[in-house]
Amino acid sequence: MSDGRMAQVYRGESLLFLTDEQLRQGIEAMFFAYRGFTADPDRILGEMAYGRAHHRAIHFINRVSGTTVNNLLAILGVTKQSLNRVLRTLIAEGLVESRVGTIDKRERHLFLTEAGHELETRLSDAQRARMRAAFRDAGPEAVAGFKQVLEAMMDSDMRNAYAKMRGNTT
Amino acid sequence: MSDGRMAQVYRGESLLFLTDEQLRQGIEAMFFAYRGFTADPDRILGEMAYGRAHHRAIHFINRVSGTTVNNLLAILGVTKQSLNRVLRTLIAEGLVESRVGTIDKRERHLFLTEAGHELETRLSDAQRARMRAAFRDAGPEAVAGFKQVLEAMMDSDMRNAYAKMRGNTT
DNA sequence: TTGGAATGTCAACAAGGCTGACGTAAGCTG
DNA sequence: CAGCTTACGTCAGCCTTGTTGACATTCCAA
Repeated sequence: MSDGRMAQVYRGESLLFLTDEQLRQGIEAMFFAYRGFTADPDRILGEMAYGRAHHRAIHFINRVSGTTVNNLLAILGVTKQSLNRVLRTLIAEGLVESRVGTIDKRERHLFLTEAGHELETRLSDAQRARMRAAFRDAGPEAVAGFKQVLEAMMDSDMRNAYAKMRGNTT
Repeated sequence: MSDGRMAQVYRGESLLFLTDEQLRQGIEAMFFAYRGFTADPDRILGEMAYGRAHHRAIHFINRVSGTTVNNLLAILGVTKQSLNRVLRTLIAEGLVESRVGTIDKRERHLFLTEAGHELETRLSDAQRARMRAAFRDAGPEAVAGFKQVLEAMMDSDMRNAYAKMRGNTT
């Protein structure tokens, strides 16, 4: 696997981007950029008793309003115990509402309350501001490439979840 | 900050990528892609008693061989206590060597041992394989855009660290 | 020589992952 | 109806990885 180190370089300019050196740059760019990506919401959350896990839950409850716990579990890719701890505090503090399902009463459907929406807005405004600046600086073509590469980096199940997210505005 | 929601959309096609909807997609793509990004090394590390923090330390000790602890601290962006715990186990298990500085004896310079290099190779091979597949699928122009957006998303200090990383092959 | 920088270590703590086990309510199926 | 399965919650315990605070050591530099 560590082969092909230099092999591709000489096949032409068009394959320069597959050099191990280029790949390493991509890896490190991902590492540093992800820190920037989470920095602003983290700062806001740090002021309260919440963490990144709460942000993720709030984000996707907002995105897929009325989602069941099981569905949220699948999106977030954590265990129900882990999610439950976060959900419990969010419900207790009145940011999330859990309604028993009408068709299937075993299910709980999750919604943001008014307070929940407020926090969600604060968090995504901060995160979007940085993303917007980055998008603006890089330009539309770069943004298209950005999304293409990210999508290609996902597992098939993540890609499914992401695809679902893309269509759904409910 | 939550303004401008729809404002830009109507200014023309060229600003479509700055829609809140587009930004949200970018945010979610980042979230899912980062999971994919770390999935393969995490799987390898899970077999051993190591975690993602060990991977990061090993990666950058390999990249900036002979780095001081302080410098590594700045790159990783964690506290010295947090890093120290990780370094201690890596040194104890013979993956990293810590040499007292010759010029400034207060400094410790960090190097990978033979065993350290082996693990580093296993980990980056796995991570590079996915990155390579993503790069190949997306093509060179997308890759250029990918890097542009990521770089624009960093803080200035991260960007400095990343820039240093880009030049240095030592 | 003294202050400060670089490093390390101990202790305590919290967030947020994980597994395993168990309970309850509700739906489904033979 | 009886019994299995599903959805959800919860308790207990463990791990990694981050944090602060306090303190010791070593050594450079003014």
